[in-house]
Amino acid sequence: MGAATTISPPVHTAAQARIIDAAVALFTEHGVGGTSLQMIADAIGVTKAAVYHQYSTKDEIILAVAGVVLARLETAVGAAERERSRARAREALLGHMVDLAVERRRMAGILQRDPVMLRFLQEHEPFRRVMERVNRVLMGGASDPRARVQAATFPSAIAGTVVHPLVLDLDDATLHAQLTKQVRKLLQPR
Amino acid sequence: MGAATTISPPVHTAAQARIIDAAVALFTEHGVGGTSLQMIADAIGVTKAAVYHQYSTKDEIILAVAGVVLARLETAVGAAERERSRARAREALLGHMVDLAVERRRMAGILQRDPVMLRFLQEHEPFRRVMERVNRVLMGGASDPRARVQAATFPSAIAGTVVHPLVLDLDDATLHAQLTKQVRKLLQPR
DNA sequence: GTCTATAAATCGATAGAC
DNA sequence: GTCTATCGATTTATAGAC
Repeated sequence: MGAATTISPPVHTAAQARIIDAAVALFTEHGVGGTSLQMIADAIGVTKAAVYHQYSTKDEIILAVAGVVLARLETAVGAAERERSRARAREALLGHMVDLAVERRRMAGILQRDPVMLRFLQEHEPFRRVMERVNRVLMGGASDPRARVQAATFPSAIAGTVVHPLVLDLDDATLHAQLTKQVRKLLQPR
Repeated sequence: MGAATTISPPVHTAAQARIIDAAVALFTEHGVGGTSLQMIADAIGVTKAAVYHQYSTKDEIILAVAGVVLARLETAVGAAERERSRARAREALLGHMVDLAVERRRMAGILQRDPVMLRFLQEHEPFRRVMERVNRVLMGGASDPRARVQAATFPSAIAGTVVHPLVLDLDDATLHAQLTKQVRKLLQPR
């Protein structure tokens, strides 16, 4: 009943999973716009035609990469919306976002920072709807400049930090603990 | 005496300024890796060859775009380093970074988030040195995980926020005031 | 699922006229 | 400073064999 996943379900064959893994690594290094299907094929060790057999356009690959994280984000925002108060909802969502970003650092960096990916997601309705729900929860019921800037700061800080050179050699547990502390500071009334 | 600018000075002809402006807009929309010289030429209304007459490679255009902001960032970090204490130095630098990011939102977004630009700057020694100085000031004399994550959070939050869809229609003064408040929260000991 | 081969367009970059 | 014209390499994408 209800709450069906509107984001492409992360169900992949072995060949598709290899393509997605290679794409994430290349997107991180060269950006989505600077990554060709030839580069992906070379990274896996197959030809372009083999890649096209799995995903018939480059957009489908971008979609598949985004779907991995965004399906989980949709679940997280759904759970947050069911919390008893707006304050609890925001805290719960931020906790899930930190979990997700630390666990999949490179993907989080791509989804929140790559210009091509951002543009792609903005034009894709299911993704846009999820982001609107995320923003609504993060704004905590308000929509004034203060709430907007605050809501914008959370994902920016989270996604930017997990891929920052200064935290590259930190293990997940340490990064998670310290990042959580920083995000909590942003939650304070002043 | 000393403190000569090591970053390309922002001295441009009118033709060069047009190219840089068009490049910034296109880099924001399609990413550095997804922007071709043809696109830049079309945006200005000239041919590719005319663009090549100003900048003989695409890398020089990227460098010119980066130089505009980074020359000012170098000045800012130099001034911060002359403050009386590490705490004051950090506050001063963050103030300048917020100024710069709000004033040139799109450029800040590109410099801190575009994968190709980040990679390009990392391989460019003068820029890398400036970023090392910035990181040193932001870490405030420490180098433990707590200081690293904190230092990584500042630029991530600033650059990500100024280009976030939620703050697009906020005027500079409002954004500056609210962003300053958020950044101050991150500075708190807990 | 993977291959070879190819098409049509675009890429960064250069030469030379005006 | 801008143009036309062009180079060779690379791009997305398809056809068809195995």
